[in-house]
Amino acid sequence: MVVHVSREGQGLRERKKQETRIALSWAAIKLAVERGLENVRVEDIAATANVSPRTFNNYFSSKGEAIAARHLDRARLFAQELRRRPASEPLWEAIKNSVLTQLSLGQDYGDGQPDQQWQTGIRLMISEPSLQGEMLKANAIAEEELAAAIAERTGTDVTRDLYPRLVAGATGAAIRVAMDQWLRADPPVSIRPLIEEAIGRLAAGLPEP
Amino acid sequence: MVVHVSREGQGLRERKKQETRIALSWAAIKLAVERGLENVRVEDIAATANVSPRTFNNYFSSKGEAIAARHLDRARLFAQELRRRPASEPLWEAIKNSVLTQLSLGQDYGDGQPDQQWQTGIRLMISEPSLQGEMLKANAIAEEELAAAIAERTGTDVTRDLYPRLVAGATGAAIRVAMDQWLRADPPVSIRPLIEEAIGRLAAGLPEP
DNA sequence: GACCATTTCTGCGTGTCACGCAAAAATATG
DNA sequence: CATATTTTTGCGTGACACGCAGAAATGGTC
Repeated sequence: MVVHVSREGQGLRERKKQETRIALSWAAIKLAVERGLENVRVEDIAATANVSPRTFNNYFSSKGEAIAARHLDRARLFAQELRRRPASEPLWEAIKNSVLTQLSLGQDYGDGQPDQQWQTGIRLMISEPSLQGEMLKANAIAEEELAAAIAERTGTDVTRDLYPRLVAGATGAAIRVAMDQWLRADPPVSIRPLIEEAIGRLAAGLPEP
Repeated sequence: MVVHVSREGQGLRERKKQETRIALSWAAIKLAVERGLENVRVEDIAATANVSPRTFNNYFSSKGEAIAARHLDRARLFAQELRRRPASEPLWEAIKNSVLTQLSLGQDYGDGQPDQQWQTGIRLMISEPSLQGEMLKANAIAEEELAAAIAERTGTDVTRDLYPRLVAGATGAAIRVAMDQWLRADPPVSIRPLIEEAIGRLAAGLPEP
């Protein structure tokens, strides 16, 4: 039916690829949350995404990578968001706002509660040892992009100056610490104040309390 | 022959365990560096360490974990070293000195050049994707211990205050950034000034250059 | 020095997995 | 509609993680 529409992202081919990628990732998360990671075979994930088992490995080289993929996408958005902030904003202000914005965007993702599903996913990645590495790897990738964005913003050179990667690394650490605290809070708390505090302290130069 | 010597670590049993653990780890690194990771089977590693293949998995649950084990041990020393520093020393000073001290200790490890072998090992872990996750995992574990040490030193609470984990996370990031720069320096440079600069910037509150 | 409890090592079997390869299907281009 | 490119699929192979249970080694005791 379509003839030459194409350009709305990169053509139908690219779009379908992204769709299956996301479908596989969601399927992996869903099944892992339902049954527990060890009771999910690659075969099941592929079936849930209506794809052959072999195709799964064309997209991900392990179950863990598939599950972490959504987390990676989320983290990537953060760097993208930073590039969009006005240059007038002070760096740490921009960083903080980027994180918070990206958190809001994540709200209306799937079908279930806002970030209930997300929290469950994160918990899964933290509890299962085989997923921890994948999550850390995703964080590292996102941190690289973040460093590039920071370098661009501050007019520094990622390959020569330590500064952009230091800020990116510290920011990543701050986000991880805030999330960690958020996850272990027994009377559950909102994550935003935690993020604000963590990044605020960094911006203030980590003064001893 | 021995009767009741025992206490010099934790008894002969514990010592032999550590020995095989280290032997397995070294064997894994050595073989991986020589042949490339993909050409090393668990069987080979076990054979090199004079142990049955099944025993390998009693110590490590993957090739990658075995290789990262040395890195983990090294990183653990850092937190231990921090506990030893005099309480009079300012925190960042103590952190910097701990890293530098631990770097010096690492000098006289194996048989080859001082840290030539170490550098090779790190390169291996960074280049092989399947090892990156393991190294990050090791870093994360070391960071936890570091956070505990910092909390102890500053009289803060790891479970309630964000501070100790923020400092630990930022420090970990600084070390990673410094190492990264060290590895990619084409006319090779010494790592110490890089570490000093990275941690120095953190201590100064990450001022924009 | 012999004896028992505990811990560690080992061999075997099993289910899972990652990946190379080549044919088939889908999509793009002209 | 025809052809080129990319993606999906099926099949086969080698490697691996791990449970289980017996053998071996070690530590402490009489």
